[in-house]
Amino acid sequence: MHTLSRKQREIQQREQQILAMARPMLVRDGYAGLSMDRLAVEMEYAKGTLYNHFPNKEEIVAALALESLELRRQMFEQASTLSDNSRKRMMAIGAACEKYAIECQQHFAVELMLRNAIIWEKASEQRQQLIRTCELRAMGVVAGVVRDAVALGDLHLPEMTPEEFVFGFWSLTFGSHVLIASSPSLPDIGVNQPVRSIRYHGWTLMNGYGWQPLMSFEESDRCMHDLAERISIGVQH
Amino acid sequence: MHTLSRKQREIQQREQQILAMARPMLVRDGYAGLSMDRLAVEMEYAKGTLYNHFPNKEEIVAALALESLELRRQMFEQASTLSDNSRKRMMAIGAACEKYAIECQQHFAVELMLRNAIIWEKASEQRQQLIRTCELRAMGVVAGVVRDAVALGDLHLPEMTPEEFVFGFWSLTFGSHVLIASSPSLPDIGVNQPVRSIRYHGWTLMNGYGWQPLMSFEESDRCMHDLAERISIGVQH
DNA sequence: GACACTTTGTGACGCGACGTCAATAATTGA
DNA sequence: TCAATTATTGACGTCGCGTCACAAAGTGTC
Repeated sequence: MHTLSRKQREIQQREQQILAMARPMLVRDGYAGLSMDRLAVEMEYAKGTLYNHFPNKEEIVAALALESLELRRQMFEQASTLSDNSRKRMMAIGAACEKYAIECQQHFAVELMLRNAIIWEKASEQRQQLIRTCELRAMGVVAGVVRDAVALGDLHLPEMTPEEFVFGFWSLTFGSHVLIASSPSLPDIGVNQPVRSIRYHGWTLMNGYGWQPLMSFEESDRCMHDLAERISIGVQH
Repeated sequence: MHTLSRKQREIQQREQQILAMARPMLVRDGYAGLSMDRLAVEMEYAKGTLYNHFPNKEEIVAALALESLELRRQMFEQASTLSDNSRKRMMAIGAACEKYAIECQQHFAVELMLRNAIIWEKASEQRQQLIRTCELRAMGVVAGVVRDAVALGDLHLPEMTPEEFVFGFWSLTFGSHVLIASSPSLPDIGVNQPVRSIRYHGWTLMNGYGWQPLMSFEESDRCMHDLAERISIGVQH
């Protein structure tokens, strides 16, 4: 009984160890560069043992992506509590997106891999469900901020669900950071300050919807900066 | 001399034939599913012959992506000529983005592959240059519309280059279509009409910048629809 | 402590994919 | 016609994924 639980704990821990070992390989060498053989060698276990924990390589990547997604969700949740002002709450989430994409580049990159059909489809149904749930919760946090803003009268939604409203900001920040991360040289095409320009677009978009309280871009920018500093990057358990 | 040129023409043609054969495989089976062995078999040439034309698999993918990018650029150029009204010219480009991402899904998907570091880095310097040039030209078309709008007094740019201004709209449409294409079920998260909602966000963003002439969303939506119909999907030579 | 039984670990193997290269065939020019 | 150049071929080396028959370790009972 005692040894049994020790053995079982050992096995459970190993799952985390595998992921901890795989993450840097995945980040450094990309999806194709993550090799089950090398991973097994570095873990000092046989390949078969890895396959006792994960049915295939994609499942490992999906597990890592879920961890990253969890981190982002955490950051969103924290960000949503940093102000009473509804508009600033939304800005805080924007700041979280920025911080995640820039300071947690690796996590952003790993999360992005899930959007590859091959990886998504080979992941287990169960893991897919966990991921969907996590994404749903992240969306819930942001949509909640929007709902609160509407309830407070700070924002009037046109014929659109709060989620569709959020979708616009999501596309804006997501799209920009994908472009930033994958366009070797935006400056060469004339985009010198991509991050600042996206802040400006976000600010303008909020103005376009008349989200109260209005504020100058300078104030908004300063505010984003302060909010970003107050968002902590959660620790993986 | 006569036979020489015939042989040479045959070889040049073959490059196109390879690409024409590779595209459906790439679209159907994804990057990993495109196999040089199978491609060689289907072409009824030996694998070595393929490698006389393309130094590696990535170069084939990059060549296909360049074709797709060219198509998009063409569509942008045509779109930019469909109206005299500066705001509608920008809307036409938005319509082109929509049409490209939805009706030319395969092209959009192939173009997206270029954003994978592994593919980009293994492509030849020369092909990279062609791609960069094409992207630059596409950006030039859109930035040109913005510059014209400013010159006409329809739009006042804040402290931002036209390219940075475009970058916002680019992020919005690009991001949304990546999300649409790769999120199995946006409706499950409450996003029921993603395309329409992005049109609305785009409209709001333009309003936020005070882009003249202002118009109701209904009119704008109708206009986008009409413009989209007038954009033709270019033919690959 | 011995013994049957279950769980866990192992790595050689099959398969398929990429890219190479020495040998072969075709083409060219004189 | 024939040598020289160019194009084509496909077997081969290497690597990676995932499997599976076998070995080892752990577990519970007498």
